[in-house]
Amino acid sequence: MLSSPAEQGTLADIATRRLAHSIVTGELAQGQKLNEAELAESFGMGRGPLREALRHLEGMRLVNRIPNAGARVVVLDRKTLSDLYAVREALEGMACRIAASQMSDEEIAQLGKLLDQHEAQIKKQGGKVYSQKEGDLDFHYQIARGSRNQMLMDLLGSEQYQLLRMCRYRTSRNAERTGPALQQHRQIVEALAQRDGELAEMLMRRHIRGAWHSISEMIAKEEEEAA
Amino acid sequence: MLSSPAEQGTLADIATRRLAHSIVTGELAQGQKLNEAELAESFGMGRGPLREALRHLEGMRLVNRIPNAGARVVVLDRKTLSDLYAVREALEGMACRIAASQMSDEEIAQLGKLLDQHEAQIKKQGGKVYSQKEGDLDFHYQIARGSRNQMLMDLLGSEQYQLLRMCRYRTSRNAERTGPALQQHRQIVEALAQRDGELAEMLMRRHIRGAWHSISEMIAKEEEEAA
DNA sequence: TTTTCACATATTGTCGACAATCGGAGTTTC
DNA sequence: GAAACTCCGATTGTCGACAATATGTGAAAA
Repeated sequence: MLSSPAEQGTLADIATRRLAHSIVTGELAQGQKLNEAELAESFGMGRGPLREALRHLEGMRLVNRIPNAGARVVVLDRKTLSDLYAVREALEGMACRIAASQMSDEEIAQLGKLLDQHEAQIKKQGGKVYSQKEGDLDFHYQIARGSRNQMLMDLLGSEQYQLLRMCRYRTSRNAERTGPALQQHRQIVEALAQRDGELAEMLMRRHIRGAWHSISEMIAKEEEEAA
Repeated sequence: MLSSPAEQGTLADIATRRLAHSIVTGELAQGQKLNEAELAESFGMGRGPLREALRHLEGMRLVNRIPNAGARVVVLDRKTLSDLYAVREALEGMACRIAASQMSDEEIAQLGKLLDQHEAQIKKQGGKVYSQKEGDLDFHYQIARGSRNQMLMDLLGSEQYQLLRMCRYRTSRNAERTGPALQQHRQIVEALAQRDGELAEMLMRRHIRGAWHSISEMIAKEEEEAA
C-alpha cells in the first residue's frame, strides 16, 4: 500500500496525505477512533508528527478532535452534507460568475477538452466511474482557479474538496448521473465561452442543486435499508 | 499580560488563542517570523504544543508555514483582503437569506436590541470605536448562526472571523463608518423581521461591498503615504 | 439486581534531547 | 571587485520517555 502521490515533505505532511486518503476512500470508517500510537507505528514515525497531522486534518474537517479523548473520523450525516452542498452552491456559483470574466479563451477551451476526455471515458465503459468522478472534481477546481480568488480556491480546493471526494466515494457505486452531469458541464462551459457570468452562475447552482438532490435520495435509500 | 478569555484546555489550545490574539491585534507584525523556541519559552511550554498551535493557526490562515523555514504572520495585502471580502459577500449574503426564514422572532428581536446597544455606545463616545467594531462582528455572527448551517457558521465564525478582526484592528483608527453601518444593520434586521430573504441578502451584500470600498480606500491612502 | 465507587489500564498531553536542514559569514578564486 | 564555495551557527523536524487524564472493569453497598 505504498502511496502514489509524491511522498515528500515532512513526516507530518506525509501522515496528513496518507490519512486523508484513507479517510476519503473509506478505508477508515466514519466515526472510527484514531489511535495515535497505533497509527504512528503503522506509518513508521513518532507520535509528534502524527499529532500535527491530526491537527491539520481537523482543520480540513476530516476528523473531529476532543481534548483528552482522541480523534475520530468525521461522520458525514445528512445535515452535514446538506450544509456542505448549500455552501458549495454559493461559492461555486460565485466562482463561475467571476470566471466568466477572468478566464482566458485558452483556459475555457482547455475546459472543453477536459469534458471531451470525460465523455470518451464514459463511452468506453461505465465500470470505472469513480475515475470520471475525480475528473468531475477537476472540472470544478479549474473553474475555481478561473475566479483568480485565492481564498475561494483554497476553500473549494483544499478543504471542501476532500469532503466532497469522501462523499463521492461513499455514493459512487450506484450513481449513473454522469450523463446529465456532463451535459450540464457543457452548458456551463458554453456560458463561460460567451462570457455570460450570470448564466454561468445560474447553471452551476442548478448543477450543484441537482447533484445534492441525487445524493440526498441515495442517502435516504441507505438510511431506509439500514433501518 | 494574563489573557482574559478562559485559559483552559490543552497548552496547544492556549498557545493558539494567545498567538491568534497577538496577531489579530497587531502585537505581532504582519510578516514577522515566528521562532518556535522563543515563543515556547515566553509561553512557558515546550515546543511540541507550540508546533501544534502553529499548525492550527495555519489552518486559520493567520500564519504561513514553509517546511524547514518556519512560520510567518500572514500578510494582509490588498489582493488578499479583496478576495476575503468577495467570499464574505457571497457567504454572508447566503446566511442572511436563509436566516430570514430560519431565525425565530425572539432571535431577530435580540438582534435589534444588540443594535440599540451599539447605538448607545456610539452616542456615548466615538473614542472606543473598536469595542463597537467587535460588536459589529457579533452582529454578523448572530446572523450566521441564524442560517442554522454549521459549515457556514464555522467558515464565517472561526476562520474568516479572525482575519476580519485583524483587518479591523489595522484600520480601526480612522474609520468613522459606524454611522452608516448601523443604519444598514437596522435595514437588514427590518428585512429579516419581514421574512424577506431576498431583500436581506441584497442589503447584506451591499453592506459588505460598502465596507470593502471604505477599507480599500484606507489601504490606498496607507500605500500612498508609505511610498 | 442495580448503582456507585475505586482501581487498573490505556491513551493523550507534555517535555527534553538529538538529528537534519537552512541561512549567512567568511574565504577563496576568477 | 564580483561570484561562488565552504563551513558554522541557528532553527526546524523528529524521537523516546514521563506525567496527566480518561476509559473500562470489578467489587461493594443499597
